[in-house]
Amino acid sequence: MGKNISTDLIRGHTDTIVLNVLRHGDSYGYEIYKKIVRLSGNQYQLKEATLYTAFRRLEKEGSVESYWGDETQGGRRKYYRITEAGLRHYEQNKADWNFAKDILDKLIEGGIENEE
Amino acid sequence: MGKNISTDLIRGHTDTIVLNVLRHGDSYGYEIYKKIVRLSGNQYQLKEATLYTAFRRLEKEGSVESYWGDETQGGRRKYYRITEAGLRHYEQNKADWNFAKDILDKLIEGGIENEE
DNA sequence: GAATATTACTTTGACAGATGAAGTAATATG
DNA sequence: CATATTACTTCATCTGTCAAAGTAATATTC
Repeated sequence: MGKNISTDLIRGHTDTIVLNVLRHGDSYGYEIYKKIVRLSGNQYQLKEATLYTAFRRLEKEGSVESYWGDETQGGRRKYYRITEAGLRHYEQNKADWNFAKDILDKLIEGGIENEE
Repeated sequence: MGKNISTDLIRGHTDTIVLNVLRHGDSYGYEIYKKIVRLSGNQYQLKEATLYTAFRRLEKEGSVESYWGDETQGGRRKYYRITEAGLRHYEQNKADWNFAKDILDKLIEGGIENEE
């Protein structure tokens, strides 16, 4: 499993990560969970409760819509679909991440030059 | 000021950011605060309460030590010095950040290939 | 010299996201 | 029949951030 990522380094990215999965097509909780584990190369294990918290949040803000699958056999599945608004949020969050990444690089590794 | 970084994108990095400043020499709260604002190119404004919370945390875990400056005039200043343990923590946190950054890039921008 | 701004440090309470834990329920496997 | 796996949900707790308020000194401006 390798080392795991600390909670705080992931915090705030869950919604974006879920939206990124849904960009590629409708999916349901358990499948999304597994896709994310796989996407991370098994380095990050999203917790179930975290995922469902994210669904609530995303649905409330209108980024995703849900509908029950019509499985005749097997457990019922609640599918999620990304909305137009969700796509816009995703793009915005991605841009924010790239922006923040640069600043964090400066803050974490950058030296301090005295400018006076 | 440009756009500002969301709290959650910074969360968990404050300690590392403070340690990075102290790597370059002892300093005190207000000065550290200003150095961080400058380091970010004025893109990120660390909040005072957040900084002092970080000091408590860092001192408790032995990453920094503090001592009062001997200013004869001007307000009293509490200086912070990074310890050996603090340096090790810094290096570890920096490595964690670079590790997490790669994974987050995959999770946020990566596509999903079906491997079956 | 009075008012205001700036430097400097501290505490308290509230908030939000992540998560452990527990629960429900169906199907699949051995 | 017992166990594992799939699948979804809720609740309580923890932690880092931060707004707000407070204390107190010096510097600046009117």
